[in-house]
Amino acid sequence: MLAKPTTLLLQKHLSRLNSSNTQGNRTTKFLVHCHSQITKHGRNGDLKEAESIFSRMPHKNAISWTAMLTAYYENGHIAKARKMFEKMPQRTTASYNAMITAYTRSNPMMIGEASKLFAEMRERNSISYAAMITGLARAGMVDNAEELYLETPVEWRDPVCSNALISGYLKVGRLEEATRIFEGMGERDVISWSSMVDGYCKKGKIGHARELFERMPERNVVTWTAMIDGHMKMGCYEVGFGLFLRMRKEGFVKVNPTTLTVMFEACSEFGEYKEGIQMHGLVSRMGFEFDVFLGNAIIIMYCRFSFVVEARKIFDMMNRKDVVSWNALIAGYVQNDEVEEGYVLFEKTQQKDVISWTTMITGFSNKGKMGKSIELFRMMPKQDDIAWTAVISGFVGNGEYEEAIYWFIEMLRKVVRPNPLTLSSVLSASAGLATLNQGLQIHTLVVKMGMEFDLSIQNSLVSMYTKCGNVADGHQIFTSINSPNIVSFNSMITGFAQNGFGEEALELFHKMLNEGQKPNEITFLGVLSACTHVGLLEQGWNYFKSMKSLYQIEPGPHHYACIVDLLGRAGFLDDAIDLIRSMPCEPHSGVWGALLGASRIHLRLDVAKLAAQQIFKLEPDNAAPYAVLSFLYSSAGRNRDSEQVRMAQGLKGVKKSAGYSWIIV
DNA sequence: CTTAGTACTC
Repeated sequence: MLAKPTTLLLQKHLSRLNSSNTQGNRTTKFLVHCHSQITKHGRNGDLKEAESIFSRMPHKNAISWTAMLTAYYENGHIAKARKMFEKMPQRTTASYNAMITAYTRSNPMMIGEASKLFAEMRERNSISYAAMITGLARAGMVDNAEELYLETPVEWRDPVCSNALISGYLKVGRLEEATRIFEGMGERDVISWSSMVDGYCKKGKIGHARELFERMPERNVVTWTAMIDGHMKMGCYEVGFGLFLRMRKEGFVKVNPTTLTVMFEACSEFGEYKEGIQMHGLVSRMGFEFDVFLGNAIIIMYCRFSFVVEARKIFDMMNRKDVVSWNALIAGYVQNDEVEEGYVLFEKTQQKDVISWTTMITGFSNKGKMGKSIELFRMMPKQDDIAWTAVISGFVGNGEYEEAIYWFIEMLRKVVRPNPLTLSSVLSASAGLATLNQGLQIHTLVVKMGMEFDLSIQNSLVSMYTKCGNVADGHQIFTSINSPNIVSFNSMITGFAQNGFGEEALELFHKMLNEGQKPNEITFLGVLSACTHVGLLEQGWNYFKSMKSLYQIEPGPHHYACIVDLLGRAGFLDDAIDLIRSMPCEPHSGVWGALLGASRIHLRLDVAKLAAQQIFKLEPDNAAPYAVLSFLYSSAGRNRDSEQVRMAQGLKGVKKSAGYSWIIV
């Protein structure tokens, strides 16, 4: 705006007055200088300097004290801020306002203290009301916030407060109330609109969000980012990525670190490594400094695609790291089979939380080092349900079911409340032990705790009952599941197959396919063993072939073991040997064990020798080859050879009971 | 010169 000539005259006049200065005016200038210096140093985080100026001031007024108070709370020193407020010689409306803000910003729970101050104020201005209303809204006391808003003298009502109310209502999930405020607003700014767009996204109402988004007069980077994130979180990856491109092309909006954080998160979730790399290139070109959120998102992305070295580079480049950064990289090492490397970081960092500890506990458990897991568990400052569960499922994962149950009982004795994952783990332990009695007790506990409709628990119950031989109860649980997932189907199919209900297993498999559920490698393990039980050679062979051709699943050694078992039992031993020879993966002892079993049924000494030879190599302590060989020799009337095999076994000290690891489940 | 101000992220 152009200054009017009269205004210019007035300014000249005033500056002449100022230059013919007095002592008092110099003092004022010095005070003003000190106040802005205190504020400046406070904002830079240099409290020492701010304090030094404050203490050296010969004359202080209310503004000096308020400036220092603000410097303290902005740097997280609420107690010192309070001391300032209590010690200051006189309090002004501004100092009250500052202290109210200090309370509400340092901790929403201190809203009570803020209210007390607000109540004792003799005079309030618009800032007092705005501070109090936003404080209440942030603390989740939105109704009180709105009440105060309505009490605010009309000439003070600040449109910013409406936005604070909207965000307050959205924070506690009251979308209707937020909409009511939004609709009632005379003038809405981009923040009002963006808040509503985000609110709809968070409620999963993407359509509504989109409607508002297209309708709003002006969008900025925050609006676009909220929309993109909303779509990503709902799994609409394509649309989200499209919005990102659209934002840059037609939105004329520059991305910010938050946008990129959202994009990296989406890459980890749905994308491919390629896209993550592209995003990383974008970040480098834009020359962003890694803020903590962005850096963490990139670390997580690289770890997700097993590029831990790249993740480490980002980590080392970050100026500021938080506990999420450390945990992300530790988890990256642990999940990519470098537990020791993760442990080095774990020992190095001062920033540890329950997640860091449980990540390490799980990491060592996965390596079979339960001793180390327990050691860490005992060392952690406070063992919560998640930590207990990590230990328990660690034992389950290592097949130490009794230990798992023992630790579960310990957990109950320490009065730590189990979560659904805990119960699911101990049910797996009961399934592993095939101890129905124990499983029943845990089932009772599940019901008592009201967790019987948790899907992972229901799945574990199906496994537990069927592994204990109680197919009927397992099936009953299965039919009670509202929307069974792949694990539910696998548990039931395997349960049927293991108990000799091959036809039921296959029937369920087809039902699963009809429902559009994609099978995985575990499904086929159940299906193939079902075929073995019923002796469906051709069908089993077709399923086996369909794994790769229809479902892009590469059969593993366990699948080969099943199909060798199937072929072998039907008498096609030579075909089975050909198949083993053609395997793309290394046949493990289970595959040879299946062949060995078949050679016993069909009295094929030659095949048994071949299989035994391989098993000797892979599992020298396995007694099964000795038993089968000696049986076949004696069946062929070669009692001397039979005796020799048994003697060889005795010399090597192999125990007879050692050998059922090759029995295919 | 001091005090209020809202939306997106790990």
